[in-house]
Amino acid sequence: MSITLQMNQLDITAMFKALGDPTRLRIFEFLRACGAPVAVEESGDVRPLVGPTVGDICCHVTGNERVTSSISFHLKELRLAGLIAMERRGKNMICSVNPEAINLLAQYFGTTPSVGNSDCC
Amino acid sequence: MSITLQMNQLDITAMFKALGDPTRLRIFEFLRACGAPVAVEESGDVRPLVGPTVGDICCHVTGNERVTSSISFHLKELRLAGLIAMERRGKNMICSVNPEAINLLAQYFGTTPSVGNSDCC
DNA sequence: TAATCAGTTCGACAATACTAGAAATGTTAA
DNA sequence: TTAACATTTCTAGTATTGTCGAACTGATTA
Repeated sequence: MSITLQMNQLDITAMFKALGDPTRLRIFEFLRACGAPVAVEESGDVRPLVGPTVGDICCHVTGNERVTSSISFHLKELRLAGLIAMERRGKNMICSVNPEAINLLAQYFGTTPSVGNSDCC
Repeated sequence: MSITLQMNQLDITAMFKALGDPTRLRIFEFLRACGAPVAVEESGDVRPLVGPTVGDICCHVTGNERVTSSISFHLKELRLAGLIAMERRGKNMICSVNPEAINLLAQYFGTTPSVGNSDCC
C-alpha cells in the first residue's frame, strides 16, 4: 500500500478547504508549475516519478532552509484532500500534484450545471 | 453604490476558503443550478435580475422555513468572496452567482500553468 | 402608524485550524 | 553502529470560524 494518496474518493469540499489557505495554495501552485510526471496505478493511486522535495517546497514557499513542521502539516492536508501525492526517494520525499484532482476541478467549473432546475426561483 | 458585490478584485484564496464549507458549497451549487440571469454594470458589479430569495435558499439547504442567522452568515461570506451577488427586491433579497467568478475558476483549473519552470525539481 | 414579514447583526460559546518548538522516525553516510 | 540528514508527529498555545438565540433594520400591509 503506497503512502501517496490514502484517499481515492475525491471530495470537492475537502479540496476547496485545502486550497483555501494561502500557504497551501502557494504549495499547490508551485507543484502545478513544476509539472512533474506521475505514474497512475491500476488502483487509481498516483505516484510521483520525479518532483521537488519537501525541502525544495519549504525553501520556495517560506525562504527557510530547514523544513518546518508547518509546511509538513500543510502538505499532509493537501495529501488528505487528494490534491497532491508524495513518495519517498532516498532520504527525501518527492511531491507532485494529482492530475485527477485537477481534472475534477476543471470539470466542476468548466461545465454548466443543469440550468432551469424547476424547484427554485 | 449597489449592495451586490462590494469587492471587485477577485481573490482566489478567498473563493476557495468560502467554498470549503459544506453549507456554503450547497448554497453555491443551488444558485448555480438555478442559473438565474444577471446584469453586469460598467463598474463590473453584478446584479441579479431574478433568482431565489434568501428564504428559498434556506428552505432548500436546511429544510427550515424561517431564515436562520447561520444561512445569512454563509451568504455574506460567499458575497465577500465575490462568488455571489444579492439585491433587494421588495421585502426579499434575491441571489445569483457571479459569472465572472465562475469564469475565473474555470480558467484557473482549465489552463495548464507554465510547465518546466526551471527553478524547481 | 402599528403590526408583520424577510433578513441581518450582535454577543457568547464551542469547535476547528494554524503555528512553533521538541521529540521521534526513517534513511543514508562515515 | 554512530552520526547526520530529511521529514513527520506530538503537544500546547493562540487565532479563526461556525452556531445559536436575541435584538435590530428595512419594506410592506392592515
